Amino acid sequence: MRDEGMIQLFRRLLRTPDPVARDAAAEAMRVVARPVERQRNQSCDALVAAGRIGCVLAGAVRKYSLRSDGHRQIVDLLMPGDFLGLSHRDPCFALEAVSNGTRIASFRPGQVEALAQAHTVIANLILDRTADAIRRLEAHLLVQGRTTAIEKVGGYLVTMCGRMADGRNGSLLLPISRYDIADHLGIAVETVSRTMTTLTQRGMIALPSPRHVEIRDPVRLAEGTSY
Amino acid sequence: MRDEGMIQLFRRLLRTPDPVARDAAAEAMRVVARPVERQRNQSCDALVAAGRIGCVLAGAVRKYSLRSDGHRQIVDLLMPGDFLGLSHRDPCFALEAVSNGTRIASFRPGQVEALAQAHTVIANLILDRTADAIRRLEAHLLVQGRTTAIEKVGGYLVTMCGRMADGRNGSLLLPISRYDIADHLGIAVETVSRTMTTLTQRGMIALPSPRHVEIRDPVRLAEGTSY
DNA sequence: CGGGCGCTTGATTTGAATCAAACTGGGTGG
DNA sequence: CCACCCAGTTTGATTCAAATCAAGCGCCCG
Repeated sequence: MRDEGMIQLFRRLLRTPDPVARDAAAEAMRVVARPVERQRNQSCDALVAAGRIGCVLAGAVRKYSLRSDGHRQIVDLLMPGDFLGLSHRDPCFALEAVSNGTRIASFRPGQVEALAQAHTVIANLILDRTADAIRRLEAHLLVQGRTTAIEKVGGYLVTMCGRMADGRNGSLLLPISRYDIADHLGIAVETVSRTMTTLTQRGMIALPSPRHVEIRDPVRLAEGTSY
Repeated sequence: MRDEGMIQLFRRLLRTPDPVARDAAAEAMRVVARPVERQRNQSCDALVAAGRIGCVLAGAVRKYSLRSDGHRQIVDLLMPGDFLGLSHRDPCFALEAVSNGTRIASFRPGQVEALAQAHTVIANLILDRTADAIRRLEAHLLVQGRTTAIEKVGGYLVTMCGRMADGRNGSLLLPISRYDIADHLGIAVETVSRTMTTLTQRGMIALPSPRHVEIRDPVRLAEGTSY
């Protein structure tokens, strides 16, 4: 069952006009991938420290750094399909599962390189996913670079909406807490909470429950996020 | 003369224990690379729009986005050795030479891929440079995520110092204006200027001239940038 | 039932944006 | 050659928004 989910994800990620090559590559990845599971707030550092490469299958993983003053700065949020360990030359970031049941397909050191050697589609996959990480970070810089909290949180919600599978219709269940959002945007938790309230009052979003966000006015919400 | 600089840069970027393979790869790159030059504020968009890939040889290139409100957000600063066009699937960013005499080695579409096919070192180079871009963006997020302007500007100067060739001894000539720094950090120009003054008064830096920065106290300066 | 965590709201303070203006140096044209 | 201009930089005064400090609420879990 679980492996089924894995191979379907791999098939979706492998972009090629040739479905036969794609399925063969997906199968090759599945065979060598070791699925691991992490619970809420559990570290994934060991995996990367061992030189392994991982692909998030379910749940989410946060990549962050702790400062001397105790503040936590989240630099990236890895969701299903995102890879971890591709850019880790220096081990300055910590990785942690965001929610229970976070599942990761783990590859031994060198294994991904070997797969890339054997399958052109997989080599392209790696390039795709790193380019995607760059786009994600750039988009986040655009959001974080805004001046007001309204713009930051608004832009963030729109981005999350685009990344979540269930977000297509403008309704999404946030996988992360207010604290995570605050640490990702570099603002205070209270500000995040207040801003969400303001956005609700202005009719730009609706909040059936704290984690359940409905995007009412994506245009005004994304204003300033225009890239 | 100029081509000499190019091949030396390529040799430096190509990391391999085998100097023969390295030099052969560098030569292969030089042969197909078309050197182009851009003047201050001149666009480099056309290059990337044509599907070409570029490698900055001299000067610097800023990657930015213009918002609806007219604000400019710089997301990255490309310096010698950095590539442009590697992550451009969607054309949402503009590229511009920062200074006169900015030189770029330009490769035709598909050419880099062909080189990577022929030389393993070049394939690794591409992976290296994209991973480097990720680290750069993550490091910048860490700086921009700080709360106070002192921490942001301080961290920024330390980062720039590390990236500039002349910065090793703690003295550097900023390639960019206060406006650029402001738009890169998402703060106001006046704040950047004021902060530089404050840092000088506190003895953390010295400013022989507006662009000439001497790092006096890198530890305190980088405080909070600790990753 | 208690405790803790996540979320929200309120009051106060601080720091950065904004508005305004002066200064510098390099470059241009009279 | 000098006057002027302009972009970049700096400083000052004011305003406004977010950090901080403080506290209450709802909820899940032990």
